[in-house]
Amino acid sequence: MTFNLDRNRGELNYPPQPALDRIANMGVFDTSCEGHQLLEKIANKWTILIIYALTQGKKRYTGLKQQIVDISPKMLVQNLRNLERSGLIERKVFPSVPPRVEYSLTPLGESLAEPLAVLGEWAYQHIKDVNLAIEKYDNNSKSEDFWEPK
Amino acid sequence: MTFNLDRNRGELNYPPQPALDRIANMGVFDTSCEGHQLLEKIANKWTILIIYALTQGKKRYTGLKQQIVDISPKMLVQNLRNLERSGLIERKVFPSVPPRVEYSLTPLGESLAEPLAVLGEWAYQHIKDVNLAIEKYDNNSKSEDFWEPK
DNA sequence: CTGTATCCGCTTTGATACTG
DNA sequence: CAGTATCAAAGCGGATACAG
Repeated sequence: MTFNLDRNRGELNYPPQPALDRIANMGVFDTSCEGHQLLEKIANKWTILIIYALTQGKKRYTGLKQQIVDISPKMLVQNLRNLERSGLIERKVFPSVPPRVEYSLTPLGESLAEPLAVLGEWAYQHIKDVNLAIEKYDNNSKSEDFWEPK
Repeated sequence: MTFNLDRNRGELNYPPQPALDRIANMGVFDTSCEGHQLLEKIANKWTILIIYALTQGKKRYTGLKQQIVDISPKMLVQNLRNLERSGLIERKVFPSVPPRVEYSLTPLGESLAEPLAVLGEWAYQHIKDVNLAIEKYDNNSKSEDFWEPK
């Protein structure tokens, strides 16, 4: 898939989007390409929480499980393995009794922290706007139902 | 959930993460909070593609459907409605025959373009690293299977 | 043209119990 | 402690067919 890049920005007067321009033809926004698939992997719920937790430093399995509330052992391990496989985190096993496993970010994983933070920051800054919009939208639909003329 | 913010960054010598520090206590990384739920909504596959398509300007239903290959009418409408409800896009209906509907980003939607672009850029820049890591990881598991001594 | 409605399979996820 | 195994539940998502 390729995007046609003609921009009919007519009455929409918004500021230029340098980053968007830069990646316009990278294909990251094409579902079928590797870039987008990577994007989907890292943009998931647990990944974000795990990466963030590990930016605080290396952690052990139980530490992560406690910090990330409501994650089941299955999901935790599954995501840890995926992240390890993708080279974003490192898994260090100490053959002791009881066993001890330490997880930490690789440099690659660290490089992802900032972009994720940017996204998180956007979310935090705009929760109210979004909630307001939702409320408005829902009220409108409701009044339509009630006031349908005759 | 609150994160304890002691950082035992010991041997991990990575650069400071200003953005992370800023959002450390915002709670965006807590699954149960509004911020994180918003994050999950916008980080999904189709949302990203739709937002991106609309940064090119307003588009009609069919235009979006053609640009975003392999999206079913169901998913397209579903996501358009969600984005409209959240105040990220605007839906303008022209009561003509045949019907005409134009979708465009709201200012709020536009503000999301840049963060998404940053994430996309990261993905594009690191596909090779990740693929390399995956290959390495998979090879290691394989050789372990074969060479298990006696 | 711009959707809506329905069915249905398949993956994802959750809960829980168990093991080295 | 650090997982694995198993089963069931839920929800996405695709493929139509059709309507205003």
